[in-house]
Amino acid sequence: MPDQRRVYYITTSIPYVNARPHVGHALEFVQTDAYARFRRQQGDDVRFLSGSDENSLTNVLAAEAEGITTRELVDRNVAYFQEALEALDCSNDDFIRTSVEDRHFDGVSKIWKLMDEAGDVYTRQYSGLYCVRCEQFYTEDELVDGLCPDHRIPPVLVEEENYFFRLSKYGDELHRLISSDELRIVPESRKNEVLRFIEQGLEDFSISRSQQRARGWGVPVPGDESQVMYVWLDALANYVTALDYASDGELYERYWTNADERVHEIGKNIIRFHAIYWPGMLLSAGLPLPTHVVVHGFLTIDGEKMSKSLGNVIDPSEVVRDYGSDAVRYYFLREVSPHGDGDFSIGRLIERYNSDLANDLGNLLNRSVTMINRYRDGIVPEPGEATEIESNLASTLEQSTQRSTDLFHAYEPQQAIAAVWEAVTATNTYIELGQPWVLAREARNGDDDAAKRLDTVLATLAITIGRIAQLLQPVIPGAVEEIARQLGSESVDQLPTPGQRVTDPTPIFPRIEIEQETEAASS
RNA sequence: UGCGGGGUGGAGCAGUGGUAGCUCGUUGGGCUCAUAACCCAAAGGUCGUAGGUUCGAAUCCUACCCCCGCUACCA
Repeated sequence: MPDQRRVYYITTSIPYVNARPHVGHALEFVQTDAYARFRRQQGDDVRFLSGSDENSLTNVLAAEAEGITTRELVDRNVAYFQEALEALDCSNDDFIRTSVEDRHFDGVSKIWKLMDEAGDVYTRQYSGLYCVRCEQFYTEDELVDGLCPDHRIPPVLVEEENYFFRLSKYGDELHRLISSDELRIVPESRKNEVLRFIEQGLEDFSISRSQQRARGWGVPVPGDESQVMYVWLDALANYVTALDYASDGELYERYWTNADERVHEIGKNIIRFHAIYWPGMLLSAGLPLPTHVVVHGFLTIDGEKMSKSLGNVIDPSEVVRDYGSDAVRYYFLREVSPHGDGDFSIGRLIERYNSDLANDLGNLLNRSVTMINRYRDGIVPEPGEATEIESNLASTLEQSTQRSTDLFHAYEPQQAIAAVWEAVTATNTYIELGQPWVLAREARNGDDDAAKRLDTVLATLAITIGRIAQLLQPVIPGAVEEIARQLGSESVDQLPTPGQRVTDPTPIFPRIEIEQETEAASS
């Protein structure tokens, strides 16, 4: 790793806020936050952005369905997303709202103009089969007997002059950038998927709608009041408009133009937009591309697809209220595969919490603090000479640190945490081998060597747990501060030192007793 | 239709050519500092099906079956 401070910019995708957030959003928030926290801890200059996609026609329709204005709907729902970020202890530096901020409107217009100046924007007649009830276009084969699959009415042929973006021009360049990893797509399988897609040939796509069809909701096309921009065009641009791109501000300079890494964390459904459309737009506008697109999968709930009709949509804020943000964060990062699909289940969350956080880590802290209190009046002793068991523990910890650091850099939090857990287990084993309770007994009977050994064991425990807490800071930022506090440290950044006083032991992750397990749920 | 992902002990997963691993659960033992927690050990899988390549395949090839996502111009 280089000595100089690396500049690291990372974003979540911006969800459209037609409804409340669900656990899928929470997964992305937590993953992104963990990467941001990890980089900060590594000493990087980090900026972490989240936001909301408010100009989507989906929002307009959702508002109509509720009988309120789009503005009312969006304002209300955005608050839920911001609450979720907060509840999950996310450390985003900024949150951009695409329907209300001048910096966004101005920035998007600026990009549009650059694309236009590059000769990549042109008008063309767009026609499609449009269901007036759904307010949506359908392709021939999506129709059922030539009728709208939802409303069973014949679609009308709508023709409209729209602006198009000459994406086709950039296929070769995009292919080169992605295959060479200049634009790195994580994981590899997603990269292959994108390359395969590009190889089929890219088509230009429409980047505007008539004002009428958009109900006047959206970002106006510069110089043509009759059109608003296609929502994806404006949504994608949030990643730079939030950095004051419109005014070529300092943030833009620092975190986009000159950043070492520009990372978008996204769900698998929007790869095409982030790996092709967005880079294509940037190429056209002559702006730097993202360096990484990191793709996560989708969550099911208890093995079933999330859906409103099934009524299994879970509000992440509620789960946090019931189990705490650290438990939820731990579940997402440890249980869910970071790039594949995963499942969310309260039962699994409780199992993970009990076995890993309560039994392994929480109990390790608790037994250690108890012994320091009982045998050394709560003062972390001065360690004596290390024996084989100390050096074995130290080397395990060293390996865990190295591996978890490498794995976090590689966007593999699940494996990174597993690596840390090797140290947790090794520390529990160390207690068995060191047998401090035996040493305490012998020391009480006047054995000075045993007393010295006991000092070493207890001091080693305090320091090792302090270091484990540091490794877990990106994952469970709240709990590690409590661990540090019980060890008598100011914060997790300060490792325990001899002479400091630990607190009374308090279970940091009380076990959750399963009261009513609904076995009947699986059929 | 095309593309991609997946099918591994009871559950959830890792593993891309050389004696099949991890976590949970189960069983037995140890310990008593601790949140009925911790430590050690054992049982448990012919790695979707059928062929093939190879000295040797979960891992490569072929066909097939099942599950999932995408198939872009309005999320």
